[in-house]
Amino acid sequence: MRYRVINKNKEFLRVYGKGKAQVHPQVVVYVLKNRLGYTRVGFTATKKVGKAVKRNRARRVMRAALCQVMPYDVGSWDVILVARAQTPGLKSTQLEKTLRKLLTRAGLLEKES
RNA sequence: CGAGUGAAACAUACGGCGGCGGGGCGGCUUGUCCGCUCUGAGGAAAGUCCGGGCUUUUCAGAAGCAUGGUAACUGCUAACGGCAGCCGGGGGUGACCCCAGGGAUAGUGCAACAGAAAGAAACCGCCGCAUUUUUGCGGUAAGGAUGGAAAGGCGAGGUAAGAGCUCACCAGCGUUGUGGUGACACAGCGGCUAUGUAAACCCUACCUGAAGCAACCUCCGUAUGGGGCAUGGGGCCUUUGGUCCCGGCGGAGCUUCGCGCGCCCCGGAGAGGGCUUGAGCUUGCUGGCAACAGCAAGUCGAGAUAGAUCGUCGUUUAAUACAGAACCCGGCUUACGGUUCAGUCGUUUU
RNA sequence: UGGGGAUUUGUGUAAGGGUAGCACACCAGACUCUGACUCUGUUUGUGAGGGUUCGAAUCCUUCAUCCCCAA
Repeated sequence: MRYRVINKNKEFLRVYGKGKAQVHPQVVVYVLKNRLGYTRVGFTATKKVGKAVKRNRARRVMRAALCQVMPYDVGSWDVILVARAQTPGLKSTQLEKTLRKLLTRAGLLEKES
């Protein structure tokens, strides 16, 4: 089992335009409901983050952190994580805390102790 | 010990747990699945500065012109602006390193300011003659001043004063001889020599069609998409023709039913190929100063498509720099970590 | 990923290898009781390194940054 992936530019633009954003210096999370019945995930790192090595690392860190925080299917949602300049320098354990906070605020995760 | 030079190999180790891309095998609940197993980034993958393969194109393959590029010589290479050796020049105490290094008597241009003068020169000065005694004519590149550069350098002879005018040595040019495949070096002789710039135009020799895998090829044919052509049916009239209407084809003329859409162009949601066995890599031998070539044996080492190598714990003195394949090779350039080896210089000790 | 272009003062732009200009802005002064307008003056620059040249914004080369084009 793994994440279903958003891979079309149209889909990204739809989520950016209509979805809700949760902003943090370490990462930005866009969330939007879909009608597919399952969860889709996208990871983005622009050229502002750095060159190829830094962008790849940013995507890896975001993917590893999301695996620890969110189960593979939480309902009909599209989720996009956008890396910021700090992201490639982080450990995934640091990013887990902020992701848990942001996803709870967005309503995808229930509050837990 | 310190400073510096050249070369080589390696470049996030090892183990546990979890996770990712690709191939193969197996399972059944046939799919966005599960299990096992093999494999999975670089020395620069980077910059895109050159050269090739490959593909398309209006065949450019032979010759010429234009444009752009290269530039000592000999070799190596598929080719190159690359590499090796060698020549010449330059830098460093040295190990060693650097050089777009053809032609300025083929021609044109430029050399600001300064300076008399920037090309075949007379401002001052020096000398001779004349003279109204402070000017005119002539000779002269030794001296002055300017400049990045001042008409081969320096010494002696010579002279009215001077001058390659003459001579020795040195530099440059031409020519002859010797050595070398050659660039060139050495020696002799000759006349006595017109600055720099060609990374200014240019001349000479050689090379060069253009674009790039988002190239290109194939499938599918969606909103029964848009346009054109062909052809058919019906009505009317001035009937070998004109005009209007209808339209995928067929049953049978509308409705309706069945089949599944005449040809060409545009549009293009999407899928696949191109895609990795190649001037390949490793080891040994032979030839060559070397670059490199040849032979033999062994070997297969990514192929993604929102784009795969990570997270965490432990061990060792410590796990770290620059940095991520995207069609593929050969170079160059730039970025960068510690390690090893071989030379050099300085200081100290023996 | 591939291809192309640009970089001159705070901003916009000129400049045949020979002192880097122009306009606006900023600052100072004058005019005014004060401000604006106007006038006068000053300051502020060739993206970085290396090379060719007597001398580079300009010529050559290696980098850096920014922009554009091609699904």
